[in-house]
Amino acid sequence: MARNVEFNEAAAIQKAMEVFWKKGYNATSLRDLTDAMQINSSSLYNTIGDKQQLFLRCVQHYTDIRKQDWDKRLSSKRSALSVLVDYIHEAVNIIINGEDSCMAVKSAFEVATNDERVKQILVADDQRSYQFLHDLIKKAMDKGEICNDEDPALLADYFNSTWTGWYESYILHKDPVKIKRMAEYFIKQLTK
Amino acid sequence: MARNVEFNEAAAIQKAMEVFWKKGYNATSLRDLTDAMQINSSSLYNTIGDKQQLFLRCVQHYTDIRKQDWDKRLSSKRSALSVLVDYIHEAVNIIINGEDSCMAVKSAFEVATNDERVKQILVADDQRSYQFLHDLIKKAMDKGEICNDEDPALLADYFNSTWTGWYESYILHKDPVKIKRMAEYFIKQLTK
DNA sequence: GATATTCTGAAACAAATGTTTCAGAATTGT
DNA sequence: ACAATTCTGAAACATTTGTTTCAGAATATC
Repeated sequence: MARNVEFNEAAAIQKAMEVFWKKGYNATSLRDLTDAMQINSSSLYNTIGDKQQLFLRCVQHYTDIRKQDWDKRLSSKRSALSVLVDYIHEAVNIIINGEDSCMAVKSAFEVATNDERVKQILVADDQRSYQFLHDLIKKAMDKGEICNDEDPALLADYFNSTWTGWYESYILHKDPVKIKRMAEYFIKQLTK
Repeated sequence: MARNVEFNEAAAIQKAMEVFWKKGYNATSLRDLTDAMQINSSSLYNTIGDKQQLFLRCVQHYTDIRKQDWDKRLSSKRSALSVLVDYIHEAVNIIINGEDSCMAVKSAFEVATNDERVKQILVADDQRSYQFLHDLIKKAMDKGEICNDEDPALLADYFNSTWTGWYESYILHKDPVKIKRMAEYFIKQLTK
């Protein structure tokens, strides 16, 4: 009976996510967003909602992408240890070559304390990240690829929280070698 | 020949720091600040400057306090290892009992990427933190309190970046046991 | 093609933002 | 007490903020 939405919502969310990711929630204005999304604010409010709802969608989108990556890696036929080591190396590359820090980390510090719904999305994301590491560590232990004298749950927790500090270090020092050396030590701890 | 400044600048900076610390830079308005500082914006602009300059002073103040703490601990007569272990335990307590995350960490992610002067203050702070850890680790190694088969510079870098992830973890999960277990593992790695 | 419905664009909205103004109060050294 | 100078308070400033309005363009169904 009526007209359809003209703009591509998925593409618009992607664009908005990029802006939020780069500038953070509070430093991003609605003009910044509508400019990047190439839609009018009336369209935004008619479909997605206000700034907060848009941000939720963007954080959700960001964590969805990560989930896909973890799922893909977990379904690999290769050894758990090599999947883990590859993942660590790629995480380092993202830190070193990425334009911005992890959006989940930035959002945790900037908005999660004040916005329960953002926090919930990030908690779910963090649990998936934890589960990913835990699965691989457990599998590698069971197959004797790594030493199993440590609780895999503890190791997963510990390693899961480690990346965050590497992002901070790279913001401050922009020193790729520093990150790489920490990653090597990290892997050495695992494998020894 | 003329009137003196009426308000206590140090106390005002302290108050402003608390607001910035809690809300972050962008979410803090000048009204928030002048309310907390109990001064008029004209006085603020006459003495300290604009919002950015005030923030710089606050971050500087925050890192000054940390420096004092490190200096005090370094001058302790006790063994390097026990100073280090105590410090870790107290860091955990601050994470668990503190009202907010570390202001240096929050600021690194929110503003350091866009404000070079803030970044410089945080870099200096990070270097002091690194030096503190490095000194203790080196001393503990030299006295045979901990195993010395690892480069103290690497360990200091690695441990220095570790706290940040604990803050994020605590924001998301509010789980004191999780942090404590990671800290114990951390200490165990050091001492073994 | 008519019609009913929905979307879009531009403008307008009030409120909040960071900052400035300035008259008058306050305090210093003389 | 004087005079010169500086600080303070309240109000005003122009922008920018997030959000809403609404007339008209667009389209899916009949």
